Amino acid sequence: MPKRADLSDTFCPVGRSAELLGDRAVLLILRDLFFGRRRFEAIATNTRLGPQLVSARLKLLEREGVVERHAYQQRPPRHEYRLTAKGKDLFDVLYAMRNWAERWAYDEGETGSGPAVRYSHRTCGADVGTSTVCPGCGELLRYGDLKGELSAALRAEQAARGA
Amino acid sequence: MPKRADLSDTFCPVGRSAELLGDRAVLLILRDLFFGRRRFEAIATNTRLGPQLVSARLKLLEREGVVERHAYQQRPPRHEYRLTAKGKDLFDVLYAMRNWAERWAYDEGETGSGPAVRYSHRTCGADVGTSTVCPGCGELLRYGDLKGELSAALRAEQAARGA
DNA sequence: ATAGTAACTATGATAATCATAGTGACAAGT
DNA sequence: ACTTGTCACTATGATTATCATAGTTACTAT
Repeated sequence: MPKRADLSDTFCPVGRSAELLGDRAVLLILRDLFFGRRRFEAIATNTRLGPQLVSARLKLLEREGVVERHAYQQRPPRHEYRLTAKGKDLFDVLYAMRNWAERWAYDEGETGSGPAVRYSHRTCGADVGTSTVCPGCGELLRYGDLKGELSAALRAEQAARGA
Repeated sequence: MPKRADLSDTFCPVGRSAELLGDRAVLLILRDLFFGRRRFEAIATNTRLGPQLVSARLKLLEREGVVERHAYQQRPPRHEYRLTAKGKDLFDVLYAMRNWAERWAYDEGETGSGPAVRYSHRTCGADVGTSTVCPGCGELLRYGDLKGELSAALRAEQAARGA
């Protein structure tokens, strides 16, 4: 980013969030982390972001307490990135972004018949559509409650990236 | 932005949202629009973004169908910007960002005793805290349901910017 | 010895942002 | 009539982030 205004000291909560989330790379990395991609290369490949951007943003996310580095082997040293509680609590934001896009960002029939990613509620099995609350059981949807099924179009796209 | 990867054709819904929302200026402008600031100068002053950035982003938001320009007088020509239905539907995203920041982005006692912005549910009067669903009546919170009360610290900050 | 994998760092071209100043159209005050 | 003020921008130049590509380090596997 260019020499940008610092928002971390504003008292506006949206401003504070925007300081971290108002960045494409951060959002894409968070998305991948929520989808279970924990390794540097997997994230870099799927997001197409370039290693130095991924590196810089993971450092930032670590500094902000949103992700943690965990070594998963010693020799050679390898580690993975995991969402912390503060990171997992961003679920609502990412899920709201997903819902909005499913409602507004696709042309008619672009992803076949259904949504780009179909989510069902683990506890009751209902298709959640683009709701915040489960249409089947009325429960508020939270991190871990959903099982996603990618559309054929999205699966093909990820495969083409080697992800 | 620098020559950045285009995400508008990805099939991932978070990617599509990130194309628009992964930008600090866009988020700040949307926040101001949700708060009822509709005029160019008011937005530029409050966000401190600089007129060419505000101009560029409002054009983008208009192109994306998120805001509409309305003339509010003819001579001299003056207009204001309003959220469309597609724009208002971003409420969940901004509100989730607000909730996350209220929970994680402030130091102890930084805003006095309460949150940076206290919201209460118009229909039942309950303080909604940082919930998605009203803790008083159990209703899902939507655009227009909330009445916000800025903390003294945030009011002072906005006044200092001349907003 | 060579190839492969994971997690990066380095480099240079390109492009977006910031701060500052300026423009055009008009309204109000002196 | 002239200056000042407001609103909604546009223009300019310096700064800085991003992108693509290549290279590095430290191992493992064949």
